[in-house]
Amino acid sequence: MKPSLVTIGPNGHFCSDCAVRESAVCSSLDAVELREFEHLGRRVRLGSGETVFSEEDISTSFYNLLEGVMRLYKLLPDGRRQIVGFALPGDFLGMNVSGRHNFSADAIGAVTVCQFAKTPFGRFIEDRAHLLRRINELAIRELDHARDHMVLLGRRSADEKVAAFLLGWRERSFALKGRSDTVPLPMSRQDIADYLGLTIETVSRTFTKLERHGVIEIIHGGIRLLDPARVEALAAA
Amino acid sequence: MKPSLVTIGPNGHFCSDCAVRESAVCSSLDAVELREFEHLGRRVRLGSGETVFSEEDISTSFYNLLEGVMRLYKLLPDGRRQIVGFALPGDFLGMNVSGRHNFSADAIGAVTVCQFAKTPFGRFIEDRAHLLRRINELAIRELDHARDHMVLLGRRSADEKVAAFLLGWRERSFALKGRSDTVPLPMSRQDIADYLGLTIETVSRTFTKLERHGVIEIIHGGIRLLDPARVEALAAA
DNA sequence: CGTAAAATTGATATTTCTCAATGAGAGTGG
DNA sequence: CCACTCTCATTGAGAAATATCAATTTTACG
Repeated sequence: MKPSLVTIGPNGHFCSDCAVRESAVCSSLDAVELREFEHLGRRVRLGSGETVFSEEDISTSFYNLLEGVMRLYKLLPDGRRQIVGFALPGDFLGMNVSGRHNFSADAIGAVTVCQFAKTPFGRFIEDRAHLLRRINELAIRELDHARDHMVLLGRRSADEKVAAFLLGWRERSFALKGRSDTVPLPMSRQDIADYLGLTIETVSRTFTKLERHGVIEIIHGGIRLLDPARVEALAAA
Repeated sequence: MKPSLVTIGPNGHFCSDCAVRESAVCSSLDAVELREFEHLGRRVRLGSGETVFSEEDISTSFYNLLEGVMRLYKLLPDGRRQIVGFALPGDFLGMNVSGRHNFSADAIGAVTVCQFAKTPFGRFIEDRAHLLRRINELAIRELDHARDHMVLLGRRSADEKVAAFLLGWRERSFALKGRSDTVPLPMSRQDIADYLGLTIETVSRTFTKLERHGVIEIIHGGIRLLDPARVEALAAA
């Protein structure tokens, strides 16, 4: 069949083929809605390190992450950085109340996002309470995560932070690549440090220490959990 | 006029008289809706230190804080505590995705809440998208705040934390008691410490230091900002 | 008043950071 | 294919910030 004969989405993509169809905000839409929704989004590819949006920018779009990993962060005036989260496929970005983004987001490695202009998206959502509920659910899930992370930042030691991070990241990776004791770490040590409220040196030393104790093995592009139970004990729940 | 002659709400209260009518989740309701809504909530008073709900409890209600201050916190198994926020009148509590509360909440001083059973509240919301939007807005606002707090916890020094806390709390107090350089602090030093990821001793020492430098004055039940500009400079934006 | 809880202060310990050097891996051009 | 360079990661030594432990002092409350 010639491609030209097929009805195609505005960017040559079908939502129905989308990798995150079932997990993203779109999971609340039925087949009919999806066909209309399809026309609202456009796929955008970004290279490693590219910025999708910056804190304080006027926010004109929502984004659905389709592929890759993004870091979400805030900067202090003197350059100190706090990574407030990593986004994975299925995550929905761009919600805010002020009309401005409250954090910056950039690509870690190659990334594909589905971009929606705010106005048409807002119109689409208007009379679709189930979609609004879905968005609300995602926001509340984020909020949960944010609170967990506050506990980590405010009350855990460096060892606990690193252990909890490895377990948490492994958990999230499961959803993408399936259960495994090998944890891929696409982000840099500096990113990890800025996520955990530590310095890069402390993260590095903690990894080395865990490896010396036979708890993990540092491999190219990630780590392997040799003794997951020990890591869990270290994370202090 | 005899009280018995007046039509009264289910608990002898009118939403229309409610102190948080304009700021709370209810601000999205019109007069007609409010009369129906009135029957869903019941006012509950709590004494100092009483717990409204605990982390991991099955959540059966939503709460609208009417009067007083609450601390919202999470505990680690060994007892370390992180306060994830303070709730003030108008705040809406109890949203979650898991059906269980993800943090504990207790009263700091006397508190009045408006309690809504989840099921009827959920039914009421069902065909009222504006209320759902309002709830979503509150969740996103919370999320913003949570991210700001992550920056504080992960990347700020003790001095900066304390200064930022005083300014932030002053800002929130404005909404209740009007603009002033006197900042009431209804919570204990321990609460402040657990909110900022510090120890009580560090908080106390930082207050004392600020006072010695003539930046604040420690008064009964709060502090006075003698040099707000200095405090802002210390908070590092 | 007297007692308990909360807050402050001091002395010391510990953790994590900072600064500096070295090492390893990826990409580049000769 | 190999030096070269650049970035990122690791390691070490010492400094700084904050925690811990212990003792008062102050405040709240019956």
